[in-house]
Amino acid sequence: MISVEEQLKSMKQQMIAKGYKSTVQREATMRVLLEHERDHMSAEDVYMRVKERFPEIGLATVYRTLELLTDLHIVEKMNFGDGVARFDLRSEGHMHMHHHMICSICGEVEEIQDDWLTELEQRVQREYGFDVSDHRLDFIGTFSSCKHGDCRRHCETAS
Amino acid sequence: MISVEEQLKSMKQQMIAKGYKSTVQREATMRVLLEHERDHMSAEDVYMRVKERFPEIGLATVYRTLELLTDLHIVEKMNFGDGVARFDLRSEGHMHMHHHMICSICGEVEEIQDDWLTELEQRVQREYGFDVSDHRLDFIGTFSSCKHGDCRRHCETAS
DNA sequence: TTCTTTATTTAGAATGATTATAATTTAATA
DNA sequence: TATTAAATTATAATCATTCTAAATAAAGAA
Repeated sequence: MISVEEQLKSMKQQMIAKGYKSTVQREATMRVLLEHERDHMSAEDVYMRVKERFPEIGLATVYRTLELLTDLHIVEKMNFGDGVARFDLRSEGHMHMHHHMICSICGEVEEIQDDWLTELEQRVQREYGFDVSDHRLDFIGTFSSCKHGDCRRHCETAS
Repeated sequence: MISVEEQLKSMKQQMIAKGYKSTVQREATMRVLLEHERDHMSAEDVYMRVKERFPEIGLATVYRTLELLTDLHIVEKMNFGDGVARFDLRSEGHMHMHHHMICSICGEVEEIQDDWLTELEQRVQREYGFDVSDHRLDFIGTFSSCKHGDCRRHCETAS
């Protein structure tokens, strides 16, 4: 487990290495991402959290930073069909190696921290000559707890 | 293979059965969808095609019709992360049984007309108590033809 | 067929997410 | 420290989508 400071340092190095500058706004944004590793935050969510510590930051800057971090493959940009892009840090090693379960009842997004697709990716390569660099696998359905009214675990944020 | 007229009739019946009305605008929209079964059209695309034959139709109507057809499970609403929702008819029987290959070079979306996920869906059920009703599987990568400069097959619409 | 009710359509305004712009500020480096 | 290019800010613009109010049309009743 690498400390927040070390991860931050590594991210900054990646930026500098590619010719981008390290700024306080970018650092503040990265800090928020590090503290919410698997929260699937929207740009607006990130913006509000960064603003708590750095109130003068602009929304556009957060958008630009998230875009940059996405280009650098430091964050992963996702969208679950609700019209908002969501962002998460890619933990080292597991670039895109996880899937999502999206609950139709409460909207909760839970992760499957695993990569179940290596075999299928080979099949795509074999059968279609398509060279896979990334994938997205989302399951839509319901948690049994939600279906049985006992939604506490997954539905705390339901509207 | 069912004829366009028969499919149209069946869709109208489904509408009526659920208490919705059958209108010329809805029919025109469904016709366009039937003629572009696997084109992954955006609402705007559909609108422009419908407008050719029914110039007085409004964009909002097309949106509303697509939403209605999605609710009725007649069309499938997808999004590939480019900020536009895309729509296709669900062919009978194959509700959600296909996957996508999205080319990073030309942006072309090609389908895998198969369902490779039944086994994984069982696993999600078993390991997470999550009851899957639908899924989405997209592979991002490159077609070998595109990679070798010979992009004719997949890249005709590239920008 | 005509009437009545209610859903639907239209046109345009409104919204919400995201991106672009122009002026100002800041980081990196000479 | 001075220079230069990149980044930030604030705001306007854009794009996809949804809402609104008034007008119209479909389905069923009389």
